Amino acid sequence: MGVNSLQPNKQDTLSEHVFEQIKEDIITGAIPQGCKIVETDLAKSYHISRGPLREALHKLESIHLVDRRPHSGSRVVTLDIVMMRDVYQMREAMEGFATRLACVAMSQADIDNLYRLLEKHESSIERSEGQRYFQKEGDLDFHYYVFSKCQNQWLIDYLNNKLYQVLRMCRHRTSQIPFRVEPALHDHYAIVDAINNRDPELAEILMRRHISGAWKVVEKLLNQEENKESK
Amino acid sequence: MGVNSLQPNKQDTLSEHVFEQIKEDIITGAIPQGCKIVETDLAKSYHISRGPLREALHKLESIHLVDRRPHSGSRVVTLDIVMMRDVYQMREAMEGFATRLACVAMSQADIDNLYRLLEKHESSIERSEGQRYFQKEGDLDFHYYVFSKCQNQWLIDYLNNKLYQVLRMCRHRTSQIPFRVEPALHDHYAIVDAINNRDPELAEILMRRHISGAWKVVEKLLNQEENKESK
DNA sequence: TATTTTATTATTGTTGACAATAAATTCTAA
DNA sequence: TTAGAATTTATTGTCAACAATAATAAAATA
Repeated sequence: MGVNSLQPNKQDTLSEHVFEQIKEDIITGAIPQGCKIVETDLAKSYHISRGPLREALHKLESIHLVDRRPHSGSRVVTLDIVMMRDVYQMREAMEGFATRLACVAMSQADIDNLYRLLEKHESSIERSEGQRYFQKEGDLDFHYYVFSKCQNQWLIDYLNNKLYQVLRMCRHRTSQIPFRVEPALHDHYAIVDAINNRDPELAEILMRRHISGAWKVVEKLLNQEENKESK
Repeated sequence: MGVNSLQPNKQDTLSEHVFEQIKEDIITGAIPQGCKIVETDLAKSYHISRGPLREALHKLESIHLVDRRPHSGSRVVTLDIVMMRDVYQMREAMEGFATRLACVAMSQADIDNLYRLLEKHESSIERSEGQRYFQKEGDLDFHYYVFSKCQNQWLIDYLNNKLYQVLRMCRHRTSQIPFRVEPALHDHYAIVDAINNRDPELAEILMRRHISGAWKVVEKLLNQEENKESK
């Protein structure tokens, strides 16, 4: 089960398709941050007319990937430290709450699946086969699995389609940070244990700490970067 | 200070303008829930062409006020009990967290303002001048003021532009429920006290309870309605 | 020379026509 | 008469031209 199994990926219409495409290009950095977007040019480069492109841009705006100002134009968003803090805070609040809900809603089979998922991660670490990329994917798999069981469609939608898209972008920006797998795995086990004990409060708190801990690591690096630049 | 002071209300472009207009028409019920939307007709009735209308519809979709399916069309959303539960849960999580953040970020002057706001509400209740409508507006004023101080732009944006719009729609649907002002005011004082004591954890918990309490009242009424219909 | 004003250009906002798809209707066969 | 196929109609998706606005360059004045 891949990490993107939650996205139905309709792409039925041209506008949808190009939206997905531009989204990926922004997240991966193919279109750099802060880049000015000229509708005519972009439409040409994706081989569509401006109509669908504008619709795609509107959707991209709604997930905070581009800024648009009327009559003036749009540019790709710039991930400064404030914005990333905002995102991680949102994630802490929303995913914490989702974990609380999931803890109540999950079936025993779901919980068993979670344990199996973690065991798989564990063994892949031991075999040290997982390079950083796959380790991060594994991390995402865990988080997706948990919040997808919260039974709140709004929450799932927000985490899946907005927060995690920007989060992927953050990870591209901070890919230099070595991803510490073992501590993450330890956190994950603690969270699943709390869920297994049907302790929603604890599950929420542990998820929150797990995320705010991740933020502290990122924040430290960003601050170092900033100092380097300013001196 | 009115309740809508947070919305800049640009409306510079035609699409923006008609978006605001349709939004209000949906929220107030002028366009009924579940109503099928035909782009041609709607464009005619708002005296614009389909281009800007489609952009407005996309924006309305992004705040969950209309559902659209490719090639098939769009309809106004229907507020069933599940959706309203989702919204109140979201609100509980996000506004609780916003209160926690605001508790740290607020200046003493902000807190004083909050107390003054509550006193104003209190005196307007004593003079029993406030009819239900104004009491609810007062309630909104309080909530807006608190979360607007959380210093997280994502959080403010989501609460202000998405959740509270749908919430206004919920209130239209449940306007029959007598709004109990005194208990609400009591809750509000407790929350501000916690903020004044710089106790973020408590402030968050109290805000959460305040909101989940409101939901329980609404839920009860909705269930009664449902039973009435089914028998 | 610096600065404001005016003209030019580039870019976005809007429109109506056309193409592609889905919904509704009619027709045909059992 | 009814179920399914074929046809028509209605509606959405897409495009390219036009209008309005903002950004830029040129000209004129102090």
